[in-house]
Amino acid sequence: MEEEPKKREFKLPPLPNVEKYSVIVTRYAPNPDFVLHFGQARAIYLSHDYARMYNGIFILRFEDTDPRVKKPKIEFYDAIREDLIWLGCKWDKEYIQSKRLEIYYSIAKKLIDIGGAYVCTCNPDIFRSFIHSSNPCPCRDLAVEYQAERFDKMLEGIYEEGEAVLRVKTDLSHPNPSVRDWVALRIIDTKVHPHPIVGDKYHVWPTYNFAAGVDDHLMEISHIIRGKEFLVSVEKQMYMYRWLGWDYPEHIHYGKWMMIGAGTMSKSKMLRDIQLGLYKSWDDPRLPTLAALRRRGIQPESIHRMILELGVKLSEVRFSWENLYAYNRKIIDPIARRFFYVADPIRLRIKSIPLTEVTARIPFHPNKEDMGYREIKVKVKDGVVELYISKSDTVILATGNVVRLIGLFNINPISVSDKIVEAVWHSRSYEEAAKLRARLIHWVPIEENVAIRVVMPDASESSGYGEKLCETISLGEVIQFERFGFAKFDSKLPDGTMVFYYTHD
RNA sequence: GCUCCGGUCGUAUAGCCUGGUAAGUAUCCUGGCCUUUCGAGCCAGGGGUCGCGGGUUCAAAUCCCGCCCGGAGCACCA
Repeated sequence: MEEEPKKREFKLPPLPNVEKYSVIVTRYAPNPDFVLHFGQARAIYLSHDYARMYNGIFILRFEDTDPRVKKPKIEFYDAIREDLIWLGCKWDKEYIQSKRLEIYYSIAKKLIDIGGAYVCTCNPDIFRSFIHSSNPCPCRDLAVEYQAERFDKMLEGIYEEGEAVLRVKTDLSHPNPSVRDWVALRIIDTKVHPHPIVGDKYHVWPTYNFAAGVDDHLMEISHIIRGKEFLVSVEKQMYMYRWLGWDYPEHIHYGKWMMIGAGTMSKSKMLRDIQLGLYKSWDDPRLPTLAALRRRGIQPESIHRMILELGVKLSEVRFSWENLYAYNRKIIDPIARRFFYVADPIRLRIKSIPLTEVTARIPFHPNKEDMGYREIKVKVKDGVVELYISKSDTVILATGNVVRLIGLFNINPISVSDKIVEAVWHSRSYEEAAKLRARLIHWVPIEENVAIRVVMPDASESSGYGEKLCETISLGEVIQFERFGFAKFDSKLPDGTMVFYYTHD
């Protein structure tokens, strides 16, 4: 048997300059101010996969150095770890920046001593006017000893928030003003804004560029893979690296994911909307967080494939749910068991049935016989059977054409009202239905069933009854409710109602 | 103030660096198939003068120049 090499294998392109490093080390460095979202999976998978591809090391580093504006929360450290594990990306080492402040201080002192940094006490507006005209602010040229002294004063708490920062000396004529003498450390009043891990122990905090720059060197990161919003960071950090005589790691930047239509990939916006009560929590099905995707039954492998196929490019990509669904469907369709779920149920009464009992035998999967069959018994009383069907299917009955109840028998609709649909027996066999090109609808016995609720992607809820065998669905299992869609068993309410999260069609 | 990216079937994208086989994929639409999902699956078909103008070349979506439109990002956030 020959396999046509038709299906493309999505292998990662080789990393640049691997021969320069004895070990390939990558890192994923999130701020634990929120849970991970889909867009971040890109850096995670790429960093992780490359580390594995080269038998290297994958580091998880929490960048929690802003207790004020992007304040970390203790619950998100674990939530992020959980997300990473779910994605299948195990890390070899873990660091937390808030526990490394002394390290940053010592590097800062070194930088001051060699004349690469200075304490600036200018008010930001004054500083900006200097820097915009490429002129040094008065602080820049103070003696090194005096700088060191001023830095000690920063650490001692002599300065208040906003009164002093440590700046890295760069080229004052750099075309990008934001690069000129950027801020390495600043003061944050942790009495007012305590840090979730170290509380108010420190009030001098490194900025992203300083902390990440220092750590990438100290942790011997060989390849940095991150979003292109950090492109300018390379230029900034390069000045610090030059002062210290360090070599900057290889760096790869990719474009970010944009949401199509409504919704956002922005952590701060999501957080804000949750606080506003627009969303229940960070795993609200409307959000593109990994927690939400997980809850909905999206498989991590779907996300993985999508990312690998998109590769690494500087261009932005628009995130489409449809696209993700397509990948996910490919993975879950072959393994998801099928069940009947009648949403928004309405009674269907069929008369003149020439049988005393009917049993429907329906496969758990239409194309996989080895997954077995399920049997649903239906009682006939005096030639009458009552079932539940979905209200949305009454439009099919309303045409008056013969309809087949899947696996059961064929009926002739008589009347349709808001409360009940009346019909009479037509015939038994599927062949008969096929001959008549009858529409097929699903159903659930009226005596034996399970109450079910399904949380939809827009957070609305569908409710109705499922066939009795839904009770065999295990927690977390992704199944397909026929003619409804894929769903994941989420939880059980005290009254026995099974709650599902809708995955997709 | 500065920087980066994009404009390819209705939609989202690959291809562009290393010009040349029918511009690939997913979704979408249409039709068919399936001892039974016209809401899944499978198969077939439909659909693009590759933003505009010029240039280089035997040959350009691919290289060069100009133009138009759109998107993203940096500043004591990460």
